[in-house]
Amino acid sequence: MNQQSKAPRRFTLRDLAESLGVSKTTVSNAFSRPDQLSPELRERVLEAARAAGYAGPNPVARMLRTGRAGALGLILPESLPFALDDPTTSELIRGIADACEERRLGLLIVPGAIRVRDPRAITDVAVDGFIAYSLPWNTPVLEQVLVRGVPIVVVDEPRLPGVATVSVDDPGGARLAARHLVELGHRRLGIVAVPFKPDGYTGRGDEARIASATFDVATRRLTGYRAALAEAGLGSDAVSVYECAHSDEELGRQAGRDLLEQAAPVTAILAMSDRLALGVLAAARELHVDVPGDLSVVGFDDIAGAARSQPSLTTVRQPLRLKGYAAARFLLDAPGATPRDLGAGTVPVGGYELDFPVELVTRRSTAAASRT
Amino acid sequence: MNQQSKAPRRFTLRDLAESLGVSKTTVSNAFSRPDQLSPELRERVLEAARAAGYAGPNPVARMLRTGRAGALGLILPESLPFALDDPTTSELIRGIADACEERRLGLLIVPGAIRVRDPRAITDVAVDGFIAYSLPWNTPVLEQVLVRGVPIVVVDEPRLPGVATVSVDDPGGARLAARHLVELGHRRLGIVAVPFKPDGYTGRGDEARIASATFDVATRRLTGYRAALAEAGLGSDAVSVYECAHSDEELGRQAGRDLLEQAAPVTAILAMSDRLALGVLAAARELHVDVPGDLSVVGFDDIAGAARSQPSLTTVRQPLRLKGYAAARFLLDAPGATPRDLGAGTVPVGGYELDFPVELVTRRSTAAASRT
DNA sequence: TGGTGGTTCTGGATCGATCAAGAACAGTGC
DNA sequence: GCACTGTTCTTGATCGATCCAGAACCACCA
Repeated sequence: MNQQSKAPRRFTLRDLAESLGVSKTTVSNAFSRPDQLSPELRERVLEAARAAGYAGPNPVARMLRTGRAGALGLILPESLPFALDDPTTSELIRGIADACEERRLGLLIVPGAIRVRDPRAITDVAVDGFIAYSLPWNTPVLEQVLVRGVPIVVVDEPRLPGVATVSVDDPGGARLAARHLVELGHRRLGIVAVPFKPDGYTGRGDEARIASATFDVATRRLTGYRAALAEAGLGSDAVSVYECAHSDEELGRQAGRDLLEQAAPVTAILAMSDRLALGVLAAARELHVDVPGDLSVVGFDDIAGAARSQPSLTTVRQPLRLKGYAAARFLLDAPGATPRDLGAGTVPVGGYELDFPVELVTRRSTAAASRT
Repeated sequence: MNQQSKAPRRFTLRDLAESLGVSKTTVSNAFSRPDQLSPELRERVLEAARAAGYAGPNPVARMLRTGRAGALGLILPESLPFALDDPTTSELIRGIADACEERRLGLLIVPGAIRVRDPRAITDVAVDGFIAYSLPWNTPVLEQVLVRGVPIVVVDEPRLPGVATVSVDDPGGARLAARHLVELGHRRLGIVAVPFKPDGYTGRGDEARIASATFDVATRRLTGYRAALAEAGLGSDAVSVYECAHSDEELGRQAGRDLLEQAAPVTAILAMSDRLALGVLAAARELHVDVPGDLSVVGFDDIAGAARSQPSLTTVRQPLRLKGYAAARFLLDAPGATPRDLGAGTVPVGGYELDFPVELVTRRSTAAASRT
C-alpha cells in the first residue's frame, strides 16, 4: 500500500535470476511454463524462490505484458448493499460467479453506476471485460467503457446498437401476464412499474414521463402489458401506472395502497417485479382486500420468495442465473472481442442479442374476477 | 479477449503525445495531474484524446508504475452463490462495500477459498490488500497471501500471530447466551455448532474432533458456552454437541430433530448461528414442540430474519456490517499498524486483534424451563 | 546586470514481468 | 561428415504508463 520513500527495492524475478546465474526468462518459465525447462532446473529455481521469499511473478507486470487481467468487471446500477438485498441481482451474480469459477477468474464489482460520474471508477480498474446490468441510457460509466473499447456485455438494459445484450423476452412475458388477467375477466387493472428513469421518482406515471423513459425494461414490459390489454379493448388511458423508484417491497406496498384506495379500486395488478408484487400483497393484507378473491396480482421474475408468499405469487419466470452465466460466457468466448481502437471511438463486441424465453407460472395470487 | 496476432498496436499515451508534439509526461499530467500544466494545453490534450478515441491511461500500466491497484480483495470460504445466501456474509460485504465506496475502490471477490488450492487464485490478482473471512487454519490461498506479503486483515478466523484480525467477543457472547438459559432454569441443553472443520461433516461432535478443530469461531463459542454451563455445574459430557457442515436452515433443522428426538430431549438449544437456530425452530414446529413453552432457543449473530421469525429469536447480536467496514478501513488506513490504532468505539484486546463487543437480545424464543 | 523564484514542459530511466528469435548442444539417420 | 530435429536456455525488445531531475522561460527585484 504505502511506498516507503527509501524502499529497498522489492525482490523481483530478475534478482532471483541473477542470484541463480540463469536468465529472467528461465525463472519466468519455471513459474508459468514448466514444459519449457528441465525439471531439475525448475526445482532449483522454485527452491531458491522459496528461500528468498519470492512468491511468484508480480501479477500487474504480467498483466501489462500479456494483456489479460484475470478478472471480470460487473457494473451494477445501485450500491452493493442494495444489490445484495435484491434477489434478482443476487441471482444474476450467482450465474456470473458460476462462469468465473469455471474459468478461474476474479469478479470485480463496480457498484453505484447510476450515481457515479467519476470515470475513474472504470478507467482505474483492470479487467478483461465488463458486464453491465440494468443501466439507463446515458450512464456515464457505461460510456466510459464504450470509449475505452473494453469488451462488454449488457444484461437487460440498455440495448445499444452494436453492443451484445443478454436479456429475456420482456414484452412477451408481460403480454402473457396481462392476457392471463384479461382471460380471468379482469377489466379494471393497475400497473406497478419499475422505474422509467433513474431520478428517484415514485408516484403515478404520466405519458410524457413514460415516453421519455431511459430504462428499457420498464418500457418493454409496459409495451407488452398494453399490447395484451389493447387486444381486450382496454386503452392505455384506462389503466393507471404507478411507478416505483426501486424494485422493493416497501414501494410496492405504497403502490398497492394507492391503486386500491382510489375511487374505483382495481381488481387486478400487474407488477413489473416480484418484489413489487410482494409489496402489493402486503398492501392488500393491510387493507383487508382478499387475494385472489378481490384482487389478482401477477409479478415478474419468479424469485425464490414468489413461491413462498402468502398467497403464492403468479408470475413470469425468467432464467436469472442462466442469464448471468450466459453473459459471462459470451463475454469470455465471443469471437473478436478484442477492442478495435485507433478509429473514432466505440466499436465494442459484436452486434449480438440473446433473449431467453420466459413462461407464466400460475399460482394462487390470481383468480377470476368476481364481478365487473 | 483474445489478442489477434496482427494487432495494429493500440493507440497509447505516447502516440497521443507524438501527434501533439508534446512529451509523454505532459499528456500523462493532463489526465492525472491537472495542476502540472497550463489549462489551455491541458484542454488541447484532452480534446485531441477525444478525437483520437483515447480514453485515458491504461490502468494496468499505471498500476505497475504507481504500485497501487485500486481494488480490495475479499477472500470468501465458500462459493459466491453460497455467500449471497448467507445473511451474515452479505452483511459483512455490505460493510466492506461501504468503505470501498468511500474510497472509490473496487471490490474483487475470490470465492471458494476452502476448496481452491490453486495459488493462482491469489497470485494472478491485482489488489492493494486482502480481507479474508472465516477461513480455517492452513488454508492454502491464505498462506499464499502471507507469503506474497500483501497487506491482509482477517475477519473472525483464523487468528494468526502477527496478522491483524477483526472479530467479536465470541466467548463472551456465547457465555451470555448460555448463562441466559441457565438462569431460566434449563439443565438439559444441546448445542448446534457451526463447523469445527471444513470437511463437510454433519452429526454429533466427539471431543477428539472438537480438540482438533481448525475453525476458530466454533471453538471460541463452544468455550464460552461451556464456561457458563460449568458455572452452573454442568460438565461438557452432559451437553451434547451437534455439528453442522454449513450454517444454514436445513442443517439446523436436522440438528434440531436429532436433539429433540433423543431419549431425553433437551429443553434448550444453543445455536452458534441464527440460521441454524431458525432451522431448529422449524424442527420444533415439525415435531409439535412448543417454543418457548417446551423448548428455548438462542441463536448468534442477530441477522435480520431473527427478529421476524415465529417466534422471534433470542440471540447474541454482533455488528456484522461494522466489522466489514472496520476491516476495510483498517486495511486501507493502517496497513502497517495494529487495529488498536483505529480506536473509535472499539474494544481492542490484543495487539493485532480488534474484538467488537456483543450483546444478548432477548426475544420470544426463550422462557423459563417448565420443569427439570 | 544578475540573482532568485516560480511555472511549464521535456527526456530518459523505470516499474516487473513476457515474448520472439536465436544460440548451443545433443541425438538421429543417411 | 552433414543436414535435420529437438530440447534447453539466453538476449534484447516490449507492454504503457509515471517519476525524477533539469531545461527553458518569464517575472520580479535589488
